[in-house]
Amino acid sequence: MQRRRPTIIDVARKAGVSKSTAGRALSGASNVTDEARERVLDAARAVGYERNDLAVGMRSGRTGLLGLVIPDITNPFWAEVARGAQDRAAENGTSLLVFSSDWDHSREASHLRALRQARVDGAIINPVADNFDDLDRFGLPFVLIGSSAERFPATSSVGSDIAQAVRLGMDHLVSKGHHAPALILGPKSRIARARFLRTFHEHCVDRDIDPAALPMEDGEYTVEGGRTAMMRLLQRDRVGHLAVFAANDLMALGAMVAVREAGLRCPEDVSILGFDGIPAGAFSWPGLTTVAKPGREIGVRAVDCLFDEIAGRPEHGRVFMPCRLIERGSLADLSLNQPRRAASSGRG
Amino acid sequence: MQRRRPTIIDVARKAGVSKSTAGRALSGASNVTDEARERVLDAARAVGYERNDLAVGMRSGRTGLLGLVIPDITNPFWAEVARGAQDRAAENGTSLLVFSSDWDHSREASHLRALRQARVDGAIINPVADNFDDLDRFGLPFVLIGSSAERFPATSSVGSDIAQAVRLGMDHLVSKGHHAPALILGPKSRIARARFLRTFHEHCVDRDIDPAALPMEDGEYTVEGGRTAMMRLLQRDRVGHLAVFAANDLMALGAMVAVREAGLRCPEDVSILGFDGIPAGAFSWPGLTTVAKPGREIGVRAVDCLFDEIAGRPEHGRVFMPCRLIERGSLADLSLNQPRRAASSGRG
DNA sequence: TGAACTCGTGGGAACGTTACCACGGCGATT
DNA sequence: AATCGCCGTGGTAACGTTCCCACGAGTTCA
Repeated sequence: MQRRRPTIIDVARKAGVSKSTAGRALSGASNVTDEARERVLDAARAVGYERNDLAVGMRSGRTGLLGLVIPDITNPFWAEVARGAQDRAAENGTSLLVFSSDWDHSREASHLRALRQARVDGAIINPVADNFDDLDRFGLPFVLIGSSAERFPATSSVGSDIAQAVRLGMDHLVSKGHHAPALILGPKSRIARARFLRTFHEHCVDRDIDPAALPMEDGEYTVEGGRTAMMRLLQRDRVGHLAVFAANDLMALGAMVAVREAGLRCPEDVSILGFDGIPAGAFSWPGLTTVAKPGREIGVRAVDCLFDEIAGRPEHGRVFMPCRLIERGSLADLSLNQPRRAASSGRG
Repeated sequence: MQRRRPTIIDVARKAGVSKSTAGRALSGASNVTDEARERVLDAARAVGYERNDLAVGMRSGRTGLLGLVIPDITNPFWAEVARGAQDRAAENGTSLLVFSSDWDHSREASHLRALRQARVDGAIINPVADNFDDLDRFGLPFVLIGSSAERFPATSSVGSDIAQAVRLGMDHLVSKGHHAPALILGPKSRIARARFLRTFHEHCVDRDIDPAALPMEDGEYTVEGGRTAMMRLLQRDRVGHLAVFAANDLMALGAMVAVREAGLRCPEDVSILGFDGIPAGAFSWPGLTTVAKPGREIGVRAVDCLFDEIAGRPEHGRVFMPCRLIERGSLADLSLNQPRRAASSGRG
């Protein structure tokens, strides 16, 4: 029942031209008579012709396929990125092969292999770790996304402006009277962690805060990771109000759960600042104050950069997208209750 | 600099066999000597051979590509589905082309065309509307996901068991003393809406409730849609406690926002029951009580069904996955405060 | 007026793989 | 001992497109 799909040869025959001419007409090349082009287009419509991307890719080397390798499509931030990339790719007639690496090295490697075998035109990658061997051997054009840019200065990358983001967060914390925030960070193996931490330290120094004295806990970049990290934080000795800067919103929300479970209240007893700007932060109670990355826009720009990279155009280099602070209710305003300098006397 | 990628011919030459034998060895066919196979595999490793999926697809008709068309990868429920599908596909050495239709007809059509041109082996589709012309003409194996199964009895489909889900929700509402819940539904054009509504009516009849008397509002399947629907609901006359069954969690969370904005409290003044089971529901305050669909599992099963469909195996038919109730804090327990029958005297 | 050049067209090769067929060698059957 | 069938192998065609080259007609320039 399933009839053979019409090929360019069927179109050419129907239009009464050679397949070369048909091909030129269909691909929009210039050197074709208007009359011939019209005949070919009509014929194509009549027989229901649809180009075979495989054959095109085979012959021309361009598949119209892009790869996207992110940690987890289930993480709302990465879903935003994927959506942006998807839409921009679609505008240019290309499709996206989406993979989740789960921050797993071997999984990432196998995804990259799959992309190579599919002969994608290029890929957008958030690399798992600082070991770039796999990327070096990738052999296709690619653009990095996320905080890994600096480790790979030779390729272009798109990420959020971490320095600016941390400054936003710190300014906000300080303006609310939190001069010695604790940190909840991702696992030690992640590049993003080092990036965040270093920037944080720089900002501490600028403000005469000793970063070594600040409490700090690790966890997976998940709700559960944030919850357990916060539990450990709460078990430490502390004086007065505790403020926490979490490296990602899911962890921040997990921290909020831990606070509630400990019988404490946010923001009365504990203040929490997140990082990502995922929608869920708007529904927590209190609403999560956070530094929002422009996820969707990062995806869009990454695709643009990738097209440049593929075309061999002078590379965009590293693009850092500005973040913005979304103020909701998870930070207490200590500056109202206390004399201006008092807050810095307590440990946290 | 970029050396030509090694082909099967390079491997054959290096192994000292014909490309036919090399091909058989690499594709794991049986009729090859162990010795020859080993030589070929060694040679392949030595030259760094990686199969060209395009050429395979071209010749064999199998591309190892599957399509996934969902409304929005940014919706956490659909992200779960995508993740499940992705993982299952990867287990079988196939990759996923992911598209978001935004419930837009023309966008869906163009995605389907892209899938055809990419010569995917098959697709998993959550169709936009009840007009199946595009699907009829799709021309490739596909599996439906979501509530659209019944309109397309001839193809296999995977969805949640709406009947069971609505029963779970209704039982829970009634057990808490809410005998006349209001509804927040999706747009009239969506199939899912009709499906939900009809099942709901059946359950009302079973419980001697007149569904026509229940308040009902529409909105997009988004936070904002739920928020405005709830605002309209709150503007209506009502007596006593208001209970709302929302057709999706995002709408339920939006409704919760509207309640707060109206100066009311959930669950003290308004009870809200959601539907989907997205993670964000765990962080709202109060936590969202909801009927959770097995999103990930739906994705997994859809891929399994699709493989069956592609292989022409006796089709699975329609698979309905059971849902489960997640009780958090968004429903008031009226059964404690009031005489058993009193609740049904009020309108809502 | 003849050479050079442009333009639209057509024919064939090429991309890398698998499907198909034919062949030779070997063991089993008649 | 001749035949049949099986197994491993190699050669060739085919998938559908684009690229490259050659050709003829028309145009321009010396």
